[in-house]
Amino acid sequence: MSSGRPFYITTPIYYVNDRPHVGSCYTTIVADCIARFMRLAGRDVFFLTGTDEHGQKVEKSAAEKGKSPQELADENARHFREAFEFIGSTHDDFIRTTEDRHEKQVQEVLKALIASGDIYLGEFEGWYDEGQEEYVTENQARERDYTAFNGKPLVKATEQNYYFRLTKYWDRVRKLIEENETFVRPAGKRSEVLGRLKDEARDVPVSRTNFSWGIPVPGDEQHVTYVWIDALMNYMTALGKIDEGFGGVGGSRQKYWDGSGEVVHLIGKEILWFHAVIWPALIMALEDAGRDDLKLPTTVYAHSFWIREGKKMSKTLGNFIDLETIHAYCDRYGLDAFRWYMLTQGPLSATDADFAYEHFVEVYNADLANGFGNAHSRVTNMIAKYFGGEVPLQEENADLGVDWPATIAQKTAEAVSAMGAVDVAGALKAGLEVSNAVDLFINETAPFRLAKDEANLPRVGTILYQCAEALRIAAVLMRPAMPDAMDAALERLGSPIRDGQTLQDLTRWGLLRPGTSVEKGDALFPRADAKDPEPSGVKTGA
RNA sequence: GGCCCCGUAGCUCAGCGGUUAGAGCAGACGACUCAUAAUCGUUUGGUCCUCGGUUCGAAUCCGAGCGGGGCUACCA
Repeated sequence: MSSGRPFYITTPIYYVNDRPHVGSCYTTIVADCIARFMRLAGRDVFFLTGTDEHGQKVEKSAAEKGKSPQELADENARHFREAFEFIGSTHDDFIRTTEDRHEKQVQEVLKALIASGDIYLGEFEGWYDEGQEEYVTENQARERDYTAFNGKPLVKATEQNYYFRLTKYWDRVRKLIEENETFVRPAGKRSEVLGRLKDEARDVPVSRTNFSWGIPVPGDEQHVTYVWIDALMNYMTALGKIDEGFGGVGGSRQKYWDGSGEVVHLIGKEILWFHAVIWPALIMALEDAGRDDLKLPTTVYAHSFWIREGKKMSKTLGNFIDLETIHAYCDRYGLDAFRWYMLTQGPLSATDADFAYEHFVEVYNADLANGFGNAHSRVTNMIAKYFGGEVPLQEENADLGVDWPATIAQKTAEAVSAMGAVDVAGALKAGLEVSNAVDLFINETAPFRLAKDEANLPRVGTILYQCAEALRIAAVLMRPAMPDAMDAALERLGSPIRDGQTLQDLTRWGLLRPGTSVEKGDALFPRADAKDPEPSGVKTGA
């Protein structure tokens, strides 16, 4: 479809034992915004999301509900699909770890790594909680004073497990991260990983025998593999990178991860270790096993978490921003405004961000209602009032104090460069600054005053042409965040985006044709009042 | 316990050795009236957590303390 350089962006695959909430929606919205921006910038984008469906927790809760694990997975995978459809995600595929295409390729990986010796059968010893039927980590065990959930002491237990020889790749991974500043981002997270890589290396178990809801280890089927290999491999299996025969897409996706473009994994900080260390080690192990066609990702970007009105979200506080709350916000302010808040105020840095109602209203009013929305409204209104709703002509050589082509070129460059550095808020701010510049320009040139004398109409027309054209471009720059609202804004400016138009085409000053009919319409973002009670979701019970 | 980060205006944060410490939002005042009581301008506001040290000079470097937070790998 696009002939640009490939750009592959992924979200984590979400665990089907949970319901979608702000966390999963946030990551997906960020990935979506980047994907949309890159497509607009002419890149050949592939955007992947999906669900992680294996493991003991799914097996257990399915049993409790009297369902098969697959039924439960199907149900909850549907919830994620629906949630992501709701938030406007434009992912190109949705992979599920229980799909044949995935399982077959994971088994090939297991076979290859067992053959090369990087996966071996070893003995696992750990603290076992007999009541919960699960192992607890050394740290958890210590925190709990070596007592099980039911109060009885934890016991040391051993079992046979397959291990991945992470120790063999430890130094290589450390070198990779040390020498490549942007492999792990943001910088604070990179240091955290490097810090831990100074500790002693250890292999990681990659199979279990105490449950069966997973991918059987070829040749030793009482073992199932889960997490590290199962989940991480989704990024490759969805493209058919391990075996095109099971990828089933006729080789069309190979280019997204062949070294010619970028591969960006967007994740939450809780799974950084696996993505920053185990994942590249696995890829190196596959290389060593003869798969030198496989490449490392370009960047693993770990964002932080949303907190709620200054407090952590937790089950005990019941203060999760769940799907119902998200729906309630979108009902009142629109999906686009919700996305704008997520994207411009979100925890993309190493610190958590606060989701607070008053803050939401503040940002909504400042950026959208009083900002872009009002600027759009005053410009379209004046064009209607003074020029019958048709974009006026510019005078020859009209220098009105703002070098718009230069301003636009600069803001566009800023947006492109920020987005390339995964600074989504920075990229969007560039668009908003264009609309702020229009407000300032109107105040300084005062077309409404000039319009009182008909002799000034050519000048008024020139001013309003420049305003409308700048707003058109601002809308283009903000569209990856707010597709529907910006499409509406562009529609009213008589300038809808046509298929195939790229950022380069669309940000060219002068594209707007005089004579184009312009429509004011209702407020794009009606002003919000913080005195209204916070939108809250009614639980649907389903 | 170990490793690491942060504490700067009411709020969110930038500045990380050198002129009178900045931005956005909120507040106050003024201008304007095309616009969603919107916009534009001016402006109020800070012992830069505390104490001690290094330095001609520290928010910025070092030490101690107080306060907050992260990571600690076999949980998906």
